[in-house]
Amino acid sequence: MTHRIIIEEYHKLLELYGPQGWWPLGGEYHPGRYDLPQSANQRFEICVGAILTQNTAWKSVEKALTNLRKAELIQPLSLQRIADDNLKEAIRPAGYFNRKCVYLKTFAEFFVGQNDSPPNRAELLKLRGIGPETADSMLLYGWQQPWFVVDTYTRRLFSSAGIITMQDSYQQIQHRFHSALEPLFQSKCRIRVYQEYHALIVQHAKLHRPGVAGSLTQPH
DNA sequence: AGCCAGGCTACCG
DNA sequence: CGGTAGCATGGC
Repeated sequence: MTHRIIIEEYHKLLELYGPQGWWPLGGEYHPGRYDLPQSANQRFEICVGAILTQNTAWKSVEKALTNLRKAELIQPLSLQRIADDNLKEAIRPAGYFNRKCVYLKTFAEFFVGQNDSPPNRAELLKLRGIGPETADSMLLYGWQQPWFVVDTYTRRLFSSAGIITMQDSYQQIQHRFHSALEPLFQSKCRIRVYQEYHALIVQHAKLHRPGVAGSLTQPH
């Protein structure tokens, strides 16, 4: 049963690495805290990071975030009105700066038109530059909504564990995780588990570069 | 010197 | 619908 493997691997990874403290804010992780974000700007920072990290190492994203922070651009209103060239210069270290400039401005405009309540997932997906993983990262870490984040690491690790294949759709894989974990936890706990699980998968993947067999079912 | 990074869009058959 | 080139920079 694939549910059993999903549940077991969560506990193995948690035992291996401990709580990860995602999503990082202000350049730091915060293991054990689940009361973040505490402001609209912190929520916005999570969303900006989610866009910048698309196919990009977090180390590079941190440089871009540092530049944005210095320029006081991690606020929707100021990011919205900064000149494109200045924004591109700030986010240059994170790559794809022409695209990400558009993505960030589009999202900033959306964000200022919102109140604090969580946006609809379908609404996020309509925005240019926001696909399923980015939307779910925003919803899970920014708005505490129960959407499991599926990234390439998740695909890699769990296809090597034999419970999915690389070409399964995002929705398909996400549904596996939802149906495995949903019955076990009440809503508040479920959010934390989704948050920790994805963070643990990324942490594990960082320590086992591609090419290195990283089968979760094998003892190390 | 390459390959890869916490994806997505646009366009192809 | 599934498959893929292009996007850009920096780290290892």
